[in-house]
Amino acid sequence: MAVKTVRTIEDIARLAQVSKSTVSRSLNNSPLVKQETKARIQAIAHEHNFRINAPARNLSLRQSHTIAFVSQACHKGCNSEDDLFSLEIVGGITHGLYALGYELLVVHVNPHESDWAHQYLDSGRVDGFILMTSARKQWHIKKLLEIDAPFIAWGLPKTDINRCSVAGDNLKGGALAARHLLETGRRKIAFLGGAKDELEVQQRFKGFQQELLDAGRTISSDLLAYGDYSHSSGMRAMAQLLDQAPDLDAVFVNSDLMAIGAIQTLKKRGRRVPEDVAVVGYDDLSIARYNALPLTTIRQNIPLAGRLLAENLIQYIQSGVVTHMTIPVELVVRESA
Amino acid sequence: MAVKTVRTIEDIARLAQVSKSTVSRSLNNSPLVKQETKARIQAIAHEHNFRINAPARNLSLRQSHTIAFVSQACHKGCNSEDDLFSLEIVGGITHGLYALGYELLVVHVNPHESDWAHQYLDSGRVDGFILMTSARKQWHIKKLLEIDAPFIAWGLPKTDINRCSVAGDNLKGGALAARHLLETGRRKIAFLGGAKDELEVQQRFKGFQQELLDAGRTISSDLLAYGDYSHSSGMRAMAQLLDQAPDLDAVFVNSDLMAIGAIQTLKKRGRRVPEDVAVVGYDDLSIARYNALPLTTIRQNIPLAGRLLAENLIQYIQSGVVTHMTIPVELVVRESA
DNA sequence: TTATATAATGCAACCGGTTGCAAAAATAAC
DNA sequence: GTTATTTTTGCAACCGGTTGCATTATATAA
Repeated sequence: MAVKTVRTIEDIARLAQVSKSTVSRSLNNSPLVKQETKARIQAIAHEHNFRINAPARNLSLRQSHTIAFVSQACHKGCNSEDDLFSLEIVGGITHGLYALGYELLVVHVNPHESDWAHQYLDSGRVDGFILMTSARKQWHIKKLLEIDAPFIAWGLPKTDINRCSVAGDNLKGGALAARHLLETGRRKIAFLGGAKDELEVQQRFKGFQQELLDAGRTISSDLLAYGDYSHSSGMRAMAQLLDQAPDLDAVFVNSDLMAIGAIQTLKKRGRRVPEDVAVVGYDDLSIARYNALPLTTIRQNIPLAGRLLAENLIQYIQSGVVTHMTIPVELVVRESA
Repeated sequence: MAVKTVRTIEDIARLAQVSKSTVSRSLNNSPLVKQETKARIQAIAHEHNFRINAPARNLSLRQSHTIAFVSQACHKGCNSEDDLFSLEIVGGITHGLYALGYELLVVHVNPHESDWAHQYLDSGRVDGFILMTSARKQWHIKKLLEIDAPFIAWGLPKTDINRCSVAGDNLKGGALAARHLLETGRRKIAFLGGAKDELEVQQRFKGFQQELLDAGRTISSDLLAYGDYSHSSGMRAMAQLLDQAPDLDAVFVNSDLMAIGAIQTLKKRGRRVPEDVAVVGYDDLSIARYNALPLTTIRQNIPLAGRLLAENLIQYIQSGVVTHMTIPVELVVRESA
């Protein structure tokens, strides 16, 4: 009943017999107001179920307390399958932001436009951006740097870029996959990467290679192929590998989706998985677990990644500190290897 | 260079030698301003790359132009797999909203709290809610109605509720599945539903049943089982069905995830799919397509659903019109049936 | 040409917060 | 008891838009 009467800090000021300023300061826990006044006002606010008006606050503070999650998932015919990873990370990000008093806005951008950053920043709609994988990520990063926009990127961008990033431990991921395949007695292990020019992929390869070298193996180029993280590219690249090295008995694939494609190609070519060919995927998306042949894969701690993306970006916005974080990976053994 | 100088409508007013009001009206395309003045001002704004300040606008208009996407995906240990459907729909929603000048905020709520609606509404952060599937949907809907919050729900809520909804054509979905199984010569067709008390599930059953009755078949209760949309519940319910009716030769499952679980149980029990038992899923999530045994399933047009959710909610907010929409479904034949 | 209706524009208040600075109250020092 | 400090509080301006109403410019009518 008395619900609709208390909507602004002015209402509370009236109730508490103090000024607007004092209420504002109390609610923001300013040291300028007397402890006991503060408590009294906070009690009143709480009692009347008061919620501060976000637009007013944002306007006054000249910040939105909102972060944009930049995804282009929808710009290839609204088909989000290639972006399951991004989708799964949203949960972690939301939580991290929420704990810091921030909100998450979903923004789908056209990969060939660069104007969106200005749009959202200049209008005071968001304070910063979280960039996930994207076809033209490097290009977007360049554009964002040009306009000096606060952002954080998933995956290691060029390290000379002075912005935050969070990435999986790709070196370790590659190594874990290789070690597991070695330990299970595989002799001819192939590498099916994502885009060859991506640092992420190169790191995974490096870790993979190192582990094999340490075990006294070498890697011939016919055991290498690359795709673009999509299901179909996994099928294609696997076919290529089989052509180049019909006797391979294991393959480390850079994404679960490609791994599933690869398995389909393997079956089509008469190989049994894992008996003839072992397959290790990457990411541990839900499709890995629910695949008819549950995937052995390298799990990235996606919720953690999301939280760190949130926290580090906010820290950057508030204090300018640039962090590069690497989150741990682990091997999840299921049935494909 | 001259970029930073023009940030407010006042700056533009100065440039155009008019008042703030005229600029505001021009940018909002008000008929009160002379056509040619309007054009001139819009040109100036465009030239200087002007973006209106969202918080200020929202404060002034007392609306946020933002909609909350309510999901609880993250409140059971940050495991989003059960909510792939929600995730896939986000794209469509974002697009629909964007076209109408609205934004999408991601909100994860604790399913046992009801306070969130007030939080977001009273603070002027959002203008309305989009409710996806949720463990306690009916309860949440009740709470939202109590505080008279604008929202739209996915799936048909009780029809006596005076709020918008968008739902799949569950009747038709059930019928399509049944017809396909009949046409492919199946004799003993089981129904593996989601939560038994959900209208959605009941509708699917109704369509399914009708089709079978039309074909002169009857459905015995040993061909019925229910789960909760999760993978494991699919396995469990399938086991139950096999116990009750070992000679069944087809099953219509209410979600792709459950269908995948069901297939695993079938294989474990020595049934071949689709030779011995045909399986039809529901939703056509990406896991259906990429499953090792690609799923025959009932596809809901998810992007369309998203767009309609957006459009109808905004319409409701702006004009109070309550719509109930049903989006078409189609059968996608792959390999499981 | 003057009176009158109509179209364009500007003024100023308001949306609901935050905050620098001055005033008032409480405390400490003399 | 008075003055100097230190705490608390309040005033009023500002954030950047929107909009009712008054005002001015233009068009139409007399």
